[in-house]
This record gives sequence, C-alpha cells and structure tokens, in this order.
Amino acid sequence: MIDLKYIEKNFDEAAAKLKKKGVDTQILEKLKTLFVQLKEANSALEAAQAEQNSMSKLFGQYKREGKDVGELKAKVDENKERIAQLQEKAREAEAALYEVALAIPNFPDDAVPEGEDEEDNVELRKVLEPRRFDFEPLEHWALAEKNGWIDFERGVKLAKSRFSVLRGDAARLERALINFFLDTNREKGFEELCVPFMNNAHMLQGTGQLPKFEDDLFKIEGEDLYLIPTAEVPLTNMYNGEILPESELPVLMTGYTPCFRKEAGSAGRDTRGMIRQHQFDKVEMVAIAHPEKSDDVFEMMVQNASDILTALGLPHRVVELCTGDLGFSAARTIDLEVWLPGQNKYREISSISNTRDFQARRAKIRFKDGKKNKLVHTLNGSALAVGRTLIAIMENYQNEDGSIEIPEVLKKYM
RNA sequence: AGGCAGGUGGCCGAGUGGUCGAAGGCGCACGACUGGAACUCGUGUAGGGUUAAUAGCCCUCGAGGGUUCGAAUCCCUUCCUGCCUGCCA
Repeated sequence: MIDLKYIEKNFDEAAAKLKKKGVDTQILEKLKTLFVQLKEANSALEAAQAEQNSMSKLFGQYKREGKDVGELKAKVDENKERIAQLQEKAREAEAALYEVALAIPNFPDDAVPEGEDEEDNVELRKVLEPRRFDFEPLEHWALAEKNGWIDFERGVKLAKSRFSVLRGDAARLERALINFFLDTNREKGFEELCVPFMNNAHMLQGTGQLPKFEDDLFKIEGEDLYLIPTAEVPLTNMYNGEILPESELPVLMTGYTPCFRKEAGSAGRDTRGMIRQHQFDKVEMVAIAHPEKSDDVFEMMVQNASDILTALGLPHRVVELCTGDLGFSAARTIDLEVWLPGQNKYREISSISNTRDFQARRAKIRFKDGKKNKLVHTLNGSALAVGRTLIAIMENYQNEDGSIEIPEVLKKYM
C-alpha cells in the first residue's frame, strides 16, 4: 500500500508520480479526503472513549467509598451510546478508505523511464549473440511434437485448455532445470525453501494480489485458500507481521513452486504452445532488504538471473520496464527476455522487481532500526521461469533433424 | 474428522471483574563496581494510531462479536497449538 501520510503532505508530488502509472488524480483526491475523514472520525471516537474511561474509574472509586453512583451511571450510559455511534462512523470511514487505498498501485521510482506500454520499455543490454541457423528453426510446439516431449491434448483432457503434460526427457529436463536454478541461487546466498502452494487471503493481500486481482487467482472452494500465482506470495509473506533484527537483513530466499494463474484477460494470446499456461513451474528469488541497500540487492538479483541464462548459453536481453508497463506493486522492474529463434523474438523469462516499502506496508514487515521499527523493502524475481527456459532450450539447441541438445551445465542433472 | 486441554510481552510464567499494558524470572541494553571480565547492584526493555513530540490520549493479553459503568478475567463464534481416538502419504 502507498504511504497515506505522504499523499496527505505531498499531494502534488504523489499525484505526478501516480499519473505516470495511469492513476487518475481524482482517485487520489478522494483517497486524501477519506484519510482525513478517518482521522477525524477516530479522534472524535477517542475523545469519547477517554471520557468513558475516566468516568468508569470514578465509578469504581465511588463504589469503594460508598458514594451514590446514580447520576454518574446516567452520564456514562449516555456516553456509551455516543461511543457506539462514533465507532460505527469510524468503521465506515476506515472501510471506505481501504477500499480505495488497496487498489492504488505503487509509485514508480523517479528514474523509471516514462511510457505507455511495453513499446516504451528500454533495452539496457544484450547478452550473447543469437546463434545462426543454416536451416529454418522450428517453434517449440513443432519440436515438442517431433520429440514427443509435450502432450498438449492429454493436459487438456486431465484439466482444461492451457494445461499440458511433459513427457520423458522433457519432464526430466524440467526437473534438471529446477535443480540447477535452486543450486545456483543457493550458491549466491539464497536460502532454499519449500513452501505451501496454497496461501490464505491475508497473505495475498500482503503482496498485492488481493483484493484487486481476485479474478486472476484460483480459489479453493469452501476454504480461505488460493493457489499461489507465484512463489513471491509465500516467500515474501514468510515475514508477514514480523519485526526483524537489522543484523538479519538482507534475508535472501529462493524456492521452487508451481504457479497457478487464470490468465483472465489474456484470451487469445499465446494460446499455442506452452508460453502461457494455467500452471507453470518457477524458481523464485525473494529478498527482504534494508531500505538503503535494496538497490544493491536488486542489481545482484538481475545479475544472478542473467548469469543463469548465460550459463545455459541462452542469448537474452535486459529490459527496463517503463512506468506504464510496471506491475501493481513494483516501483521498478527489469525483465530478462530470452531469444526464441523459432518465434524470431525475445520473450520474457524473468521479471525482477523492487517494490520498495509497498508490500512491506501491506504485510507489516519491519526491522528494528535502533529503537524504531521501520518498513523493509521487498524484492522478487524469477530465476527462472522453468517452462519458458525449457522452450528456450528447445528452440536454441535444436538440430536440423529436430533433435535437441542438452546444455552442458545441465548434463550432471540428467 | 471426533473428544479433552490450552493460547498472556523476545522467552518462561502469574493474574477469574476496577488501582493490569500486565507480578516474578530469564534474556537483552545501558550504567556502577573491576586492570579487564564474571558475579553483584541499579535503570530500562511490546506493538499500533494520533501528534512537532520517545508529552498527553486511544486501541491491542490468538482473532471477531457480546454482557458490564468497567473485561486478560464472564458468554458466544472462529483460528491455532498439544494430547487421545479415527483416517492417511
């Protein structure tokens, strides 16, 4: 959640920042008004409560001294009713505020390039030259068919469209990639975690998926549980509500999980093949960092993900997202896009974001800064999306006869 | 899933209607003592909101609701933990 006090005190600055992300100034005006109303409602309530408290103390004293409490009781009863009314008002004001506040996205960093959509993203660098083919490279679904690697039909039969089954060497390669990613991340200092694949609503609100993006999530019927859309949710919320000693920062975590997304709103996009599925595997990095160190941690995470692609021999480029393409919680995001020769395109394979204190405020993750508690910064990024890496290997390592080489670094895992 | 017992500060633990945000202990921090340390002694030590404020005030004893002038304490709901029974990888 964004800092309401900041909006109250630096309204124009806040409005300018959020405008870059496509948020209307009117909503912010409303938010500010609601915030002030809540504070007013609360202080009225608290004044009445203070009165009640002191009268109640008197009441006890009178009783002990054997004085008559009739008059006092009348006063206190009257005030009690007033409190109930004020409480109701405060409650309403709070609900109205949070309904708006929780739907407002994070501020983009000042340095993020301005733009409307992905067209305006900025390529920072390319890593590795794409290989030259002396034949026409196939797309991954054609290769999958030739090798019997992906069973799209039976995936659909078992679940529904946008599900698939990996078979034989593809299944083994998927597993090898997971292990390779986890080992690499662990060597970089990330603790490996194995977490629940379902999380409750409170956690999903902490990282920003709820309440606004409920339609993108699979919910378990009759339970307060959702299938996680990314390991960012359980990993970041590991410390939900906690106060960490400063000496423990940064907390670096990595974990493999399947990810479940309804892909609402992406009808018709990437329907062929395995680019966009309802379930996919991902190895995620999450960092809980000191606010002054989060930029360094961010760079490290980008470099780590890029290094993994390099180790796999996969050409990729590093792209800084523009303000309009930033996700809801992100202040800054760098995408890694891997080269897919079959599609003749770079496609997203990792997305690394610094959410600053946006998730920390929602999830109440803090650290002890001397005597005070301050919000941490949280960061997340894929290292890497497993299914898309599999696709990239298929397309980049294909031979003319349709067979696929295994990258050197993966051989020990197969 | 059923039965029983519980959920109090960083930890242990007292508290069954008012003077309790909470005894005592441990831990931790600072100070005194010391050449330095241990011991000992003293002081301090939850979170959130409002605020210029570490002043005052309000809220929080798992969570939510209720009874009461007044709730950590009584009642209801719910979540969680432990043990027993059942089921199960």
